[in-house]
Amino acid sequence: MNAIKKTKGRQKIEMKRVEHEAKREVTFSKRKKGLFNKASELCELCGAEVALILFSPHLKPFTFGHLDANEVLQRYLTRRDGNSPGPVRRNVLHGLNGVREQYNESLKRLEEEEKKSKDQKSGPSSSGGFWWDDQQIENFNELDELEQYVESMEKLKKIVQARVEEIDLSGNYFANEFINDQNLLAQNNFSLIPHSNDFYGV
Amino acid sequence: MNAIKKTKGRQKIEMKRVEHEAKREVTFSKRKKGLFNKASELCELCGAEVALILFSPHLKPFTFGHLDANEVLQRYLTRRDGNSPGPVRRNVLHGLNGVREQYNESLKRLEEEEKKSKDQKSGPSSSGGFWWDDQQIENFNELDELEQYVESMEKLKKIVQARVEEIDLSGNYFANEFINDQNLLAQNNFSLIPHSNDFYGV
DNA sequence: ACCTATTCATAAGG
DNA sequence: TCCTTATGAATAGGT
Repeated sequence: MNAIKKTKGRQKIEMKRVEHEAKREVTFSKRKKGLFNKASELCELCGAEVALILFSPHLKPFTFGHLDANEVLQRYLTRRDGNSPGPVRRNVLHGLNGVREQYNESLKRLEEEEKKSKDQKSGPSSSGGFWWDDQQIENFNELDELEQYVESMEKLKKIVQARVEEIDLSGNYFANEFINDQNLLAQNNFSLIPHSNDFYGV
Repeated sequence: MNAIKKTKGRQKIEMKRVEHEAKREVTFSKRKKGLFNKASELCELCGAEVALILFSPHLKPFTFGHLDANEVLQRYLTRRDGNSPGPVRRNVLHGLNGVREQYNESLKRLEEEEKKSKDQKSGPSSSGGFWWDDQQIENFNELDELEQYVESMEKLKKIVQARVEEIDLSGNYFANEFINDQNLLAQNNFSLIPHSNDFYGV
């Protein structure tokens, strides 16, 4: 029988910075994929929620997020026992809607830019409750790092607001005050236009 | 030879919510550990940076963070070419210091509470550039969810500020404006007292 | 991007 | 939660 091995298989590596540039890039993308996958599995198996920002060695931000604001809104509207939301809750809704609109608008912009540069490969496909939107990150070289960074913060903020509302639903009486802060925060600090597209979500 | 197998080894599982409660808890903590480990390896191997918030099924927040504000300050002070920071940078420093003090204060408070309830097991130990502080999360049942949540946001904010300053160092001219926003944000929105201790960092 | 051999993560059970 | 074991899954190196 033939004992020739086609590859050496996975090799043990030292846990220190990979010095060779190209190798490091490869490792980064492989492990980024693995990390995001682990995160999504944790969500799915345990009902956990994850917010994750990852900055590549070249400062490119990637985010993984659980719970789209839309879905939280849905929950909010269905779980309430028929009464209209109180004033504070109304504010929360308003705040969330603003973020949502802003997000949709930027998504639209994004799609236009994508069409200009490449043909759509797979679009945001929803399967099993997840939606993925991880293609052609390289197209955004004309956007500067900071803009991408701000954008990832915008997404994280959205996740965070969703989370706050979730806690509010659980009846915690401190929540209202905090939500007001969150609204202020959303209105004053995330007005820059989001742009890039590396976002995973449930 | 004895062919009796002591265990069935790892079994393939379906990727859906684990219904049995205790089992789900076990899966969560195992996989949380795995996820954090993957995140730290990615940092170490590729020089990437990660900010991660994880909410357990019971809404308990866990965070993983890269770059302690202190370290960023260090970098800031050493990388500058001898000149004193400009006015904006001074503001940034001030903002960071505020957060830092707040964090230290809460850490001290935390330690006191820990002493009251349990004997210190391992404390924050620094090995290989990482510090871990993941023990006895269960002690915080008297703190309500929201407070813990706010605290995780506080930590994330710290990471974010560090990131902003990093970008500032790279000479991006948009950075200053954004940093002002960040300061406003830090001053107005994260005044609640952080408390819990499940924080990983580099 | 794909392939394979190997290391690593982890499900089940105690 | 911690330990063990056997197996599933992630991935380093090569193409």
